Amino acid sequence: MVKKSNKDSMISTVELGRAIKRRREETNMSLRDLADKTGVSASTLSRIENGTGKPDADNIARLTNWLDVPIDRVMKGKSKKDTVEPVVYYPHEATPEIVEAHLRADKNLSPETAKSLSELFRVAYSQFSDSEKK
Amino acid sequence: MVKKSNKDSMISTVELGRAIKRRREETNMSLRDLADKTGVSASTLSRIENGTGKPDADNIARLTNWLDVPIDRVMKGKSKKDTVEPVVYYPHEATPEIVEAHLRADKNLSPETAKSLSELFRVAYSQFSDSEKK
DNA sequence: GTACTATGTTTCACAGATGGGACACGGCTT
DNA sequence: AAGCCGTGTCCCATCTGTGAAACATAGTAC
Repeated sequence: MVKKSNKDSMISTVELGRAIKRRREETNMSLRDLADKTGVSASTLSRIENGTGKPDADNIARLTNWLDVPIDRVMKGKSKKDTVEPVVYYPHEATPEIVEAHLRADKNLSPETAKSLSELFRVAYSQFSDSEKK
Repeated sequence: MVKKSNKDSMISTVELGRAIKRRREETNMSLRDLADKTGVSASTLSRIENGTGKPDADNIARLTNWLDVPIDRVMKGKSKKDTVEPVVYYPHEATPEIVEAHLRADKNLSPETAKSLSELFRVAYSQFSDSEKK
C-alpha cells in the first residue's frame, strides 16, 4: 500500500519555484510580465516562487513549457532507473538575440549601453558555445 | 499574451484516462486494486478514467509513474520557441575603448558598474581576439 | 428465492489552488 | 515635500479536485 502523507509529494515544487524565479530575474521580467507571457497570474507565480503550496497541472505545464525543461524534471516519476535526479536545472537558453531583446527593452539602459552589453554577451556566448562544441 | 480559456488546457486528461483504464483491465485489476497500488483513491481513478475533471499534479505523477510513461506524453508542452520575439541584430564596432566610453557616458550606471562592465568586456574581448588569430 | 461479495459510480464535506484586487514598499519625477 | 508608477505580497471569494462512504448493479453461493 502506498502511503500518501502530504510529505512525500511526487512533485518538487520548491525547485520549480526557484528555477522560475531565477530565470525570470535573469531575463529581467516582473511577475506581471511573466503572468502575461505564461498565463499564470502574478499572485500564483509569487506563491510558486516562494514554494507556497503546489501548482496545479496546468500551471506546471505552462511554466515548464516556458522554462523549456522536461516536466519529468519536476515530477519525479522515476520510470526506469533510480537516477537520483538532482533538481531542476536549466541550460542557458539565452541566445544573443534574446539577451539583446531584453537589454533593448530595459528602459534604464541607454541604447549605447544596451548595445555594448549585447556585444559583450555575444562575444562571451561565442566563446562558450565554441568550447561546448567538443 | 497567452490566453487562458478553460478550453485549451495544457494537459490531455482523456488520453491518460484511457491509458489507465486499458492497462488496468489488461492486468485484471479493479479500481480499488489500482488505488492500493498507486495511492490514488478509487473514486478519483473512476473520474480520471472517464475523463471527468483534471487530476492534480501528484496524481498525474503517480499514474504516469505506474504506467511507466514519460509525463511529457500527457502534458503537451510544445517546447518550441515560438515566443521569441524577432530582433534585428546589428553588429557594430565594439572595441574595449568604445564600449568603455559608452558605459562611462551612461548616467544610469554608477561609475563602479561602468568600470566593472568595461573590465568584463575587455577580458572577453581579449579572449575572443585570441581565439580569432588561431 | 435470499444473502453476500465485488465492482464501478456518485454523493458529500473538505482542503487547497487560483486570480483579481488591495496593500505596502521603494524608486523616480516634479 | 508630494505624487506617481512598478513590483512583490497578501487577502478573500470562488472554483475544483480529492477521498471516504454510500450507492447501484451484477454475479455467485447458499
